[in-house]
Amino acid sequence: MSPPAETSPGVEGASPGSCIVDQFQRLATLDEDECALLAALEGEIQAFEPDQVLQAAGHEASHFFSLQSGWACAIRLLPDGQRQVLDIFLPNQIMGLHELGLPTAQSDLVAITEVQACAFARDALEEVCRRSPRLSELFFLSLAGEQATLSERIINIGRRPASQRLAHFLLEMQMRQDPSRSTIDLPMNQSLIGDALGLSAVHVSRTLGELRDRGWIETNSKRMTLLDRDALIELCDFDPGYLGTRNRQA
Amino acid sequence: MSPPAETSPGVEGASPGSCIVDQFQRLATLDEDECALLAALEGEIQAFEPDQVLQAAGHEASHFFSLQSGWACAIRLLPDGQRQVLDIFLPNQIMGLHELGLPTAQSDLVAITEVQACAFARDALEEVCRRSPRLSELFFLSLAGEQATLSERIINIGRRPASQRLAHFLLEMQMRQDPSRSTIDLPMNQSLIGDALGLSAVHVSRTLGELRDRGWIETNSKRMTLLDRDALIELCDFDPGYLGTRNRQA
DNA sequence: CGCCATCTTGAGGTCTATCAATTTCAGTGG
DNA sequence: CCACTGAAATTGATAGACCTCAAGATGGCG
Repeated sequence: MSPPAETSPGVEGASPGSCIVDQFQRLATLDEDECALLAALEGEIQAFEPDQVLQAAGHEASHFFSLQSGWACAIRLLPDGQRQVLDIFLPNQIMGLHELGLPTAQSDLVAITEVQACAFARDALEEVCRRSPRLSELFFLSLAGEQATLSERIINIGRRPASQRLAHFLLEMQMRQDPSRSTIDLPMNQSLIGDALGLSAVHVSRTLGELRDRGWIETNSKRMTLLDRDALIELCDFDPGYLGTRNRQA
Repeated sequence: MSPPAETSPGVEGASPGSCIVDQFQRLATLDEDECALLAALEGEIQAFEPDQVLQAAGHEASHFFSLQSGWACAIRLLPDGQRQVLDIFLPNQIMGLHELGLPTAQSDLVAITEVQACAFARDALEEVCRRSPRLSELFFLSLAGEQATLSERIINIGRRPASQRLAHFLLEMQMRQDPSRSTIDLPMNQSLIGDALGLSAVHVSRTLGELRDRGWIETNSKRMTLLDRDALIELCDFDPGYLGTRNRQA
């Protein structure tokens, strides 16, 4: 998507800038040693097609990933065929940390769009903890940030009607992409959005239509424009505080 | 509740055994230095009444807690008066880790029963990371375990009808207390259970009545017996894999 | 014994799911 | 450039789950 970021000029010839370093630079400033340590543990960039599974549920979670480009999600399939999207990952985020503590992964990591990602062996985390207390704290904070998103999703699904759920979801996606732009990428079909919000695809369509009729949003195929952000914020009582450092800073 | 655990005999005269040490001993075996480091950072035991707030939303989360006895929960109040319980904490668990990464806490930590808890300053985490890579990894795993519970709750609320939600909730509580006993403590009124599962108190009453009529559970005031555990498991397709090390081992 | 919180039960209404038919749209090949 | 195609989105009708309001029963506790 974006041209190679110029964060770590010439750290290694192999990779065009380590994406996990980018991610962590948003949380705090890293010194050279820390950048090098992270970059060394990072595997090669792998490419995935839409719907391709990066890591399947049911096995031990042997890796976690840093997402270089594209969107991905953690998703859980229920025996009756229903699905629930647990979390959505945008470029420059770390995925799969939450499964490391369990003997077997509970959810699938699936590419939504075409994806480029770097795999880290589970042991890399241990290695980092041993070599850099600071980085281990940043991993901790990254996980805590993901957890805040999950908590907010619980509130959304548990206590808000469909229109508020959608408004909240769209606002979160805007904040996590670029708070200053009203048009956002949204490479998810309505079925997947429904699986993220605990709604049926049909009801997502109806509710988006309602927001569109009120003139608050405009929908394109893989893109969406928030025409009246204030109205959406008031509708669902949106408070971006939970996003912490997960959004691109304001 | 339980008599003083005899895990670390005579580590300190002051406290009758550090509860955070107990918690971590379940994840891994700690050596003397690690026990001492943890115990040193632990504050004095504080007592709280039911409904008392240990840490309020809106301020910076300056502390996290280890729960020595009693039940507590993380809860979020919505402007329209609705509530959502995000997580429930049982004795020997760590609470509030998830708020440490955010500038302001998003949820209240509230005592459900009478509670004894030890506070840790936020800096204690940093201190631990610096002094013991092993402990910092255990903190990480503790947070990951909490996150797995949250993920399962999202599935529960997002994709399961009320009877399955309740069955799943009761089975989780049983596993987290003592998988070998069919009678469990449940010091929550139906209103609070509803707030944890995204249901109204009235509907909780009806659905519990339904499970009772089928002969699958028996309800007392602050206690509940799972008469037909297999039926409940089949009803909600319960898989305890997500609990990891959070339950008292089988 | 009486009080208050909690639980139960009934009736009616709202929200959301499901099923099914139709339309839109991007992509493909003629 | 246009017809074809399959996925996605829209729309209507119906059914079911759950909520709300409200009244009554239960039960612990002073």
